[in-house]
Amino acid sequence: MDRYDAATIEEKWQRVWEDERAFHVPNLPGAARHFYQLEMLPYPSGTLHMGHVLNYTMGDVITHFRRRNGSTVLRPMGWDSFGLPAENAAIREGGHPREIVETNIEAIRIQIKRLGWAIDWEREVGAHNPDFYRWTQWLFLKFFERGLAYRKAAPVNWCPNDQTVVANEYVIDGRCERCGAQVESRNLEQWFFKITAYADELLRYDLPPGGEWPERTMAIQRNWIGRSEGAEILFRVDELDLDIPVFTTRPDTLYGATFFVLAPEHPLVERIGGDDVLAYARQTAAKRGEERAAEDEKTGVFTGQYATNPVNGERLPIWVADYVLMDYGTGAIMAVPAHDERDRQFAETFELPIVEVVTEEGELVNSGPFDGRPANEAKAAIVEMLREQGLGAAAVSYRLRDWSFSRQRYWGCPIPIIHCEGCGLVPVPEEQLPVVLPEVEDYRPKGVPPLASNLEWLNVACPSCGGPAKREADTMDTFVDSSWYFLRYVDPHNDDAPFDREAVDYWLPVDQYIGGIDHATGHLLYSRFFVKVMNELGLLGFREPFARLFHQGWVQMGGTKMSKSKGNVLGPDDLVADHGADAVRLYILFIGPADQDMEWTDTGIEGISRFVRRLWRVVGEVAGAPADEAAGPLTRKAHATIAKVTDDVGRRFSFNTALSAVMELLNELARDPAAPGARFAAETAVSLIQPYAPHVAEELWQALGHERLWEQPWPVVDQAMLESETFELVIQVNGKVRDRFEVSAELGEDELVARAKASPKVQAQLDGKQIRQAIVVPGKLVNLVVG
RNA sequence: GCCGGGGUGGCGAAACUGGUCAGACGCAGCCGACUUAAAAUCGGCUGCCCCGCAAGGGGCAUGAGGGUUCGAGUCCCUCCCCCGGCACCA
Repeated sequence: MDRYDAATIEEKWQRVWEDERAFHVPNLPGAARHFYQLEMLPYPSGTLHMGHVLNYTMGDVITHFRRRNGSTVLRPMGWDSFGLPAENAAIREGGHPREIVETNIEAIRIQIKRLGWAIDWEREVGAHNPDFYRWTQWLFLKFFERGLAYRKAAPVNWCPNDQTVVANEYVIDGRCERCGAQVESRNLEQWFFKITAYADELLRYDLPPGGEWPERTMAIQRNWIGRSEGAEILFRVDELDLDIPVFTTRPDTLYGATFFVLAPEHPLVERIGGDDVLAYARQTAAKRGEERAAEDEKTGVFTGQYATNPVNGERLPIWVADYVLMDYGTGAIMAVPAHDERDRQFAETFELPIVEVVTEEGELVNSGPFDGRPANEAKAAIVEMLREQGLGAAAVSYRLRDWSFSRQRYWGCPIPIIHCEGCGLVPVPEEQLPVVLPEVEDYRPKGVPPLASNLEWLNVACPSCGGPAKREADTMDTFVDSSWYFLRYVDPHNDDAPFDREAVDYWLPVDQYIGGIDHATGHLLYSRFFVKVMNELGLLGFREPFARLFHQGWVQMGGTKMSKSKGNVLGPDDLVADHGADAVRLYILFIGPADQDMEWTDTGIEGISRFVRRLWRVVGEVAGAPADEAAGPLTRKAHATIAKVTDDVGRRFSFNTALSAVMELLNELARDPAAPGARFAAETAVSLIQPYAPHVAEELWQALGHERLWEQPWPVVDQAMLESETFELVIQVNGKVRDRFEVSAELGEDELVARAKASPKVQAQLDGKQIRQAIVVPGKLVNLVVG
């Protein structure tokens, strides 16, 4: 055979697959078994790096594996092309975001095709295309009708660099996830999705049979949602004829409340406090949350007013203090310094009384009729007592906030709303969709929405009264686009609806989703929320978008995560040119377990290149020899490898060990390429490596006299070949291996023990001692217990 | 502090339900073959310590310490360290 030439082989087969539309599937194929394989779509803000290569190669292996195991596989690709990453890239490079994005898409498409991934290109979608965002707008209107998209003034995160609001989910350690600038808190009127209404729903995972999410992802979402059970209790301020509600998780400590605290932002501060209190509250409220938390000493002022403890009538002084937050619970607390660390600190600073009400044994004291009762039991009893008096009730509080999704930026999906002075917020009529993103003179961020600068676009007649009105000029967060893109893939050219329900119910939930864990509290939560709402709208028949989820690890270089700022971002282009796409694909999956961070090394890929050339040479040699049908040890090894690879790829997602197994098979074949069973071993190695290295596999398959490996059924294990007539019996004495030898698989337990005892090495160990017990593990070992 | 995930050779890692002297496969390293030479390729060695000229033999090793078991990297308890999420959240 000729020398191995990756570029020629790879180009040849890529052309065949493209000409044949090899990986295209119909919307409703009517196949008995089908599989939706999806990886998170890329932002076209640059080109692909090795993290993408890992992600999509993994998806590719699963795609080929499932196809060859008899499933019709949907495996699409698209572009998360709206939003800040693309827009910022455009600002950096100069030019219109659309041009930059489309140039990048073209470059990425070339990279993808060069890597030979099995994608149905007829389903390509891009968030910035009007025929996609028309339906993003349509979905927004459905949410709006249901009150699930609404406007309110609220403290939101403002990124001073990107000049826009940023969602809580994408503020990391107080910084904008996109640009790293410290975000500010601003009270602005913004659009929100009412994701909090689904907090409990989102804590449940209604996965279909076989569905599974990583524990750590569910834990992150759980922490983010932050559900706590407790009670809401009313505290009366007689002098002002007020009842102030308080949320607590510890109603059992109610008798230990010695003071009462309002958050500085609490609306009642104005009514309760004097000028000095108001001044303190204003000053404190102006500080950012983190700044406030970072201060060691708690600060506060007494208002001069008292609230009544509903269980014992005690008058509790009302304070305003920085450690109570307005945006959790009710913004007011009962302070129990004996049983709350923060309240204790505050009480010590301001010399307020501390009353213990729960003993170390967990029994109530100083608690009137509840003395002596276990705390967890008293919790319910006290809430019940308050409920009867109309002074409290069981309540649940969440950490999750509504999703703010309006952005004061250009490059996003326009929000199809018209502001009319008379009619208020008027939806753009469905038949007028899409509201096309208008051209503007200058799209750079200035803190006011750039769309507002195009007056011709902005000023419209109100669809309701016909009077003068203005369009909404904010655009949508790009995470709105990615909350439903996986549904559009199923029916991407539909002009009458976002998708056909039958097609969506056929393919979804996505069988296998692959992407970074960094989206655990963002995209992955938003998508679940969207699907639940769409289910209630009757648009689809399931409650969870993704049945199985897998997070790839980070590809690192020099011990650190690749990032643009560190200048260690490695792309596939040079590597593909030097080693071929197959070698790059093989190596990225061979470095280590795919869900673990991995260190890229140049010597590593050279090792894999050696393996590919060795495969080429050895299989070529076998292909050149006359075919033999004889079976031998190689046949047995080949079947063992089929079993191992099938399990590793299909069940365990252990791509590195599956590849090791094929290497072992090749090593054994290389030792004697003329041995009985060599041809079967060669065919098996090629067939099993095909999902990883489809080009060289296809070429070798042809050399072996066959055709169209990508359509061939996955190899089947002959169980009989795995069973052996003999096995190596291990003999242990007190758990330590002392001897081993081949024995017949037919032998009974007594006979195995007898052979063990007869071993001279065992005899030497016995040294006259008694054999007290013999443990036999059939087919494996005998352990003699002596003493 | 609470919640989750981890800790195995020089390196990336195997060992899947407790059972084959723990370390497959690969990288790096060392020795050798082929070659005028190099590359490529092929063969061998490669956890640590001790005894032995050698063949071989013995002991110790999976973050630390206990425990369960005939047998523990794997199960249980305590602790240490690393990574991630939440955090004045009442």
